[in-house]
Amino acid sequence: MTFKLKNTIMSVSGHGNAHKISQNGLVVFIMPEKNRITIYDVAKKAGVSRQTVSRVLNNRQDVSEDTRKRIQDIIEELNYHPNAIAQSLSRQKSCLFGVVTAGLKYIGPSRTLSGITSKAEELGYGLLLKELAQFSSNDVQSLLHWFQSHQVEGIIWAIPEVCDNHNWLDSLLPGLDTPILFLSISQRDKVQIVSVDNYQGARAATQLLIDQGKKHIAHIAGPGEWWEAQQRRAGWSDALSEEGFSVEVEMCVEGNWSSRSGKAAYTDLSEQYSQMDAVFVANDQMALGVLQSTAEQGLRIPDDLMVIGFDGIPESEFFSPSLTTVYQDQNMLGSIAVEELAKMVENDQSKEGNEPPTHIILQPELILRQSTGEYPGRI
Amino acid sequence: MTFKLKNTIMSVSGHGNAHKISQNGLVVFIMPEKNRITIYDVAKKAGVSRQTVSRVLNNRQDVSEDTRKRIQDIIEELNYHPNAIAQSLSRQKSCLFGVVTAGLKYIGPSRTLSGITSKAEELGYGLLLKELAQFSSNDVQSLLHWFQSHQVEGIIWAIPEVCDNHNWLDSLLPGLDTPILFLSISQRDKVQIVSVDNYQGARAATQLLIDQGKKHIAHIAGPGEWWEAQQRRAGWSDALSEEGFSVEVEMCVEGNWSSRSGKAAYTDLSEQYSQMDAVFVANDQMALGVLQSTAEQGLRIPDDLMVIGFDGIPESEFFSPSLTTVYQDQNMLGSIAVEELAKMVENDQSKEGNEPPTHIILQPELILRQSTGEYPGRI
DNA sequence: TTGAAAGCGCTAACAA
DNA sequence: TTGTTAGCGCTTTCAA
Repeated sequence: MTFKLKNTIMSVSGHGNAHKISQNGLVVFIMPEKNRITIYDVAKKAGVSRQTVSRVLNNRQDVSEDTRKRIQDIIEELNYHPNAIAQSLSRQKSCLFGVVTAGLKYIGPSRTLSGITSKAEELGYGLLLKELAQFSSNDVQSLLHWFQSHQVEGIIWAIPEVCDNHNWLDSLLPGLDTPILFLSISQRDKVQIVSVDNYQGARAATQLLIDQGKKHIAHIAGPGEWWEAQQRRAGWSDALSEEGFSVEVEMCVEGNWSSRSGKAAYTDLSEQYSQMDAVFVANDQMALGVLQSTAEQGLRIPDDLMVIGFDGIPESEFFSPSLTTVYQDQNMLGSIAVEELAKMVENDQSKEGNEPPTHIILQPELILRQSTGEYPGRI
Repeated sequence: MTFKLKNTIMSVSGHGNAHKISQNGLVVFIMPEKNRITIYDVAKKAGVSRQTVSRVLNNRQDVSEDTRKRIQDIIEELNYHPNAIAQSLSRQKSCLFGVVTAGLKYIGPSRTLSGITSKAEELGYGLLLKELAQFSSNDVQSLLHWFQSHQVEGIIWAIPEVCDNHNWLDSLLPGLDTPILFLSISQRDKVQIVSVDNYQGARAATQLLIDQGKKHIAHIAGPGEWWEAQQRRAGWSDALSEEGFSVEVEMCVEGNWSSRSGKAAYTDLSEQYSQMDAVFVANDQMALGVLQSTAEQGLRIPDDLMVIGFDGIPESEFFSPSLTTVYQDQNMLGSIAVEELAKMVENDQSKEGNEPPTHIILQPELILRQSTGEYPGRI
């Protein structure tokens, strides 16, 4: 039962989305495009004003129990659900966070995202997600504008620091009135950061190899442009130096985080640093490449070579041999990020004495397995 | 320079968010909470009406070049960006898709999500993301309502079919007026689905083992409640039967997708099915567990035991030995899902002869590596 | 080519 | 306790 009169339909009532009247006075009923019930429909059916319905929706106390009950029943009956878009516009508040990530196909970023989603759910925030195709975006500005135009209450920038891909911070941040929090980037003033202590993790790993009596400890690093890779390399280097070992260029080769690059890096190392008796690898995937290579050569691990990875992916326990690694809780990273951002939002609203930004640094944990000896466990 | 007069502030102009006047006539300036520029500010500054600005924003042709240029300059100057929330409300169109996922900490779901984000970006859709804590939600209804209230134009339900966690489809789908598309679930009427051919993938893997001359081909299955696990198991079972092998219960053990469970399953198998000379494992992680176990036992692969995995995670190439596996392109899965959903949305708007739902099935690809012999490559 | 008026669905402020 | 009015920031008629 749908009528259509070309160009002669005129709205007669601002609401009640099923009634229309044609210009010549003929009343026509048009079925609503989408039968979305509005607050007006509820009000009409209950014989009250939209305000009263709104009060019920928002659990206000200034509604008589009778009315409340009646309206609630009608809401139920009509299966009415308030339009969140309209609420956002009216309340000037969206209950949405924006999240920028990259490299979701890798295990790290997706674990972090998982921590973000669960904590956001817990705190009642929805999530608007953007994934960058590369780690550095050529158009940060329009991304920020997109989030702002969608009225997000806060932004989590979950992009690792690579080269100068965070340099926009200096120019763009001052003009940004939306709270924003960064993951896994280097210390900066006036910026809220949550990160993992890559440096200490790397130091602990290297120290373990030293303590195990190894004298020629190599490093397979992540890409030199990555801040996290730099930190891990520095941890390795400093631990060696402080124990009186000299650190030479041939003791370190860079990979690109992939197993293939790890394998290639190991091949290079075994040529250029043949005394090597241990290697600290900047992530577990690359360490897997090392293990494949040593298996092919028939090297015994840990006797001929000790290996330590970084990240603590679940699979590392089932490598052959099982891999000692520096575990970082990336899920927790995301979870804490949301908590902190929520605090920032609240602080921002009660405009008094804005708390200074903090830098939260999570400590990773060394997991001992076969690739460094016979004493599995955690330090 | 912020003044506050308790309860005496009254708005005098509907817009221009910095000017207010107190009831006693005293003019007071209040700094805007957030200095969001509105279309009104642009219009005022340009000396035109808001509509004209709106026309420029929407690239309408009925604006004189002069006016357009002037307004564009002012937009630039004021750094104005339209409020997407207000646009959504007014246009009754959000350009947003809702995505439901689960198990983001696993590599599969996050690869799919990555495919979704990139295609959505390409097609101009934003993404509202929800991750379920478990694979079956106790409250699908309110999740759908949440998406609807946020006016998403379509929904991607990227949750694997486990037990009867999609049974709500029958009761809830008829009342849902938002296009929705499902990933990786079994064939159903009136439902748009994109999935991978797990059955054929498993058949191909099993057939390869048969072709290699293996006579005792076991299976480590995924959890029996998972549809995908059932399909892979059926493919294994059917391939064997059709080649004249009998399929006995002791030839198959279930795991829970984790490496640990894979290792345990392999232990069980080697006890209860000692003739076993090959095993098809339902995912690569579990296969990794098998490889660790065989390494510990000193079994030679592929001579003593051939192993095939499923998924084709990047690491599988660097297992020891490298793992033959059934590769499924989960990124593509997500990407196609978005494409299809976008089509559904367009079809839905031009309300004529709604296309019937289709079921798109992607074919996986067998990748040959050391764990099944000496001939690496792809089939 | 432009502007006025009404409306998207809701809430806040006020009056009754 | 309830209703009225005016907004949130934008778009869509329609009239000028």
